[in-house]
Amino acid sequence: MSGPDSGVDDAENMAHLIEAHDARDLFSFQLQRLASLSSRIAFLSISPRYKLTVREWRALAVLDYLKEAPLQLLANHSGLLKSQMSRVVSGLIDRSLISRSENPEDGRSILLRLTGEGRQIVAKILSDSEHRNEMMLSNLSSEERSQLQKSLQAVFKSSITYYDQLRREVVAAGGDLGEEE
Amino acid sequence: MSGPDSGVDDAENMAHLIEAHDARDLFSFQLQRLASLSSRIAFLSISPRYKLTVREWRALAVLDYLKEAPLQLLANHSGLLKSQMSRVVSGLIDRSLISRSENPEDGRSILLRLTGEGRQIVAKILSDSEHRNEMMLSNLSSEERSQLQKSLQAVFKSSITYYDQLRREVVAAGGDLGEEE
DNA sequence: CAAGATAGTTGACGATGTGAACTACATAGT
DNA sequence: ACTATGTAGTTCACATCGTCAACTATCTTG
Repeated sequence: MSGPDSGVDDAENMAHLIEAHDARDLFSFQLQRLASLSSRIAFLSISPRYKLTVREWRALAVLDYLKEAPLQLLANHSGLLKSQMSRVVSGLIDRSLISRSENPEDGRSILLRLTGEGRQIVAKILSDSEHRNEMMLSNLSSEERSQLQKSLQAVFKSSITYYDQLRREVVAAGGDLGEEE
Repeated sequence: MSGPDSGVDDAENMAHLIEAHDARDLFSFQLQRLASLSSRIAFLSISPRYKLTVREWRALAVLDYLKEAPLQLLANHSGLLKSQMSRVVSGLIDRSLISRSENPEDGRSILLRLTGEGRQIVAKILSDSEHRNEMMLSNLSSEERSQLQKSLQAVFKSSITYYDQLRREVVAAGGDLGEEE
């Protein structure tokens, strides 16, 4: 339906037509494509200079604004599972970029912090990152930029809700993935 | 249960300065976080129902709009290496979702197409995907959605340019990644 | 205290990304 | 034509990532 022949890419009065006629029009497709590009860009800028993977950098950056946090919280903010974050963290501790101490309030949990060296590196990479983002966003006006970020946040919020719901459904329906139908 | 905590809201100190940077304000950060969430959502929706990985789904979706294509082209559009695509394709051929024929113009190359069954599945997943996107975007108005997609495309465009430039710089500077100092 | 949640660590395993080696065919230069 | 070089696709090997389950140590609560 709805010929893919004609020009599909004018967001004039197609405001309500987010539906896909082919996958190129899907938000998630575009998102994935851009994210993987952005990730390669980050890798190119960070890895040669600082010997950090993108995941490690993210963990440091998150810890930078959390100041002090248990592993779980750090994982949530970074978008990793706690099992992944556990490994990332132990690598960073080995390199003395973050430190761990016990949580006086809860013996199970640990408190993570940036070391002085860690803070220095974060500051440097953060300013590199601003530049990267500046390059990537160079086609947008400042209103468009702030609207974009606002939208991404909104989408993130509803996506989290949806994810949790989906997860419950899948678990309920199949037991383990790959049952049913 | 309740995997990644749903509340990433902060009771922390909010930065009032637009350039008081912490990583939360970085576009690339928000992008990565959302993309990884979106990817998990796609996996949960697609994998149990159709026994397809996200890559396989992407290959099918791309082939759906290319109609007929050699492996290399399919790989480019999907963002995979030809070696990866080769495996994906052979799995999909085994399951009769795509078919291959020889290219009369070039004996080395093969032409890939969706089979009838493949087309059916693509149609189904595509509509599932619309639903997924609908859920994810549910907090946005129509105008915001179309603005968002427009912006993502613009960002993609300038990012590609920047990526190519960066790549040349890195290659010129270090030879291979991880030199210098 | 026993039963049940939660924080973090580990191990296992499949999915992914990357590139090199190898085959078959294609094409340009002499 | 004949060799050299390039390209399409396949396969192999290896490193990293994503996911979950098992396990420990520690809270929390009846």
